[in-house]
Amino acid sequence: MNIHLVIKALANPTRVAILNGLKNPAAHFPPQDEGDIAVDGVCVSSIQEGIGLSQSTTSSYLELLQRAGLVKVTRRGRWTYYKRDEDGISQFAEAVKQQL
Amino acid sequence: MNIHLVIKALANPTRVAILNGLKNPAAHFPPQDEGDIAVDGVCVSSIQEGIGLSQSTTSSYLELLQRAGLVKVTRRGRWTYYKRDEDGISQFAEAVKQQL
DNA sequence: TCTACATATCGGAATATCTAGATTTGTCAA
DNA sequence: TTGACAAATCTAGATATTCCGATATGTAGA
Repeated sequence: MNIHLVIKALANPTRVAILNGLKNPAAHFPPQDEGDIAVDGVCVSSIQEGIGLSQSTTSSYLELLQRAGLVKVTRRGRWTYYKRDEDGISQFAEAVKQQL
Repeated sequence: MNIHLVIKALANPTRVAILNGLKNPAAHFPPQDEGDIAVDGVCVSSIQEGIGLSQSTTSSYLELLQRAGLVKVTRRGRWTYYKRDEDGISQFAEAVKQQL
């Protein structure tokens, strides 16, 4: 849990919007061809479309959120699915409460 | 409580170090000529010396922390004293826990 | 193998942040 | 009212972030 890495990831409103959208994926992102949005997570292109960013930016933002421990990734075939990492998020919230 | 403003303020390790140093000012900053360090807070020049920044940077970082609601300011004569705003800090910790 | 498609990586322009030195402002005391 | 000092503001160069388009990589099916 690198708290500084997490804070930098959260310092961008678009990345926070992605994290927020993933609370209720079906409501925020268009349906995807394969993979259950609730079980597997949301694929990059669906997040891209929902959030309105370029494909490259979407991909790197998601990697950044993942390195910060805020989302979890599952790769299957051509698709990469992202979902919130609730454990990581709680750990961060706790670290803020304890250390700040 | 502008959560984005707070996160941006915390996105800089030096500002976090200031906030952290203010938990125990007497241990982290040199004594000041006037004003009780525990009651009034710590003056800008003492923080500057303790943290090792230029005067101008110290002053603007403190203003930024104050606008974010993380520190409180008291001006008396030539001196400006800063201390942690524990209410603001708790509010932020709670907002992270609830909203993130 | 060839093609199509999802994602990742690269390169770069625009913008923001960091931080210092120089200058200005405000306050006190002589 | 002048001098000294604390803090704030201004200016600017170095570095980091934002975000895109172009290209590369990996996988599945024909």
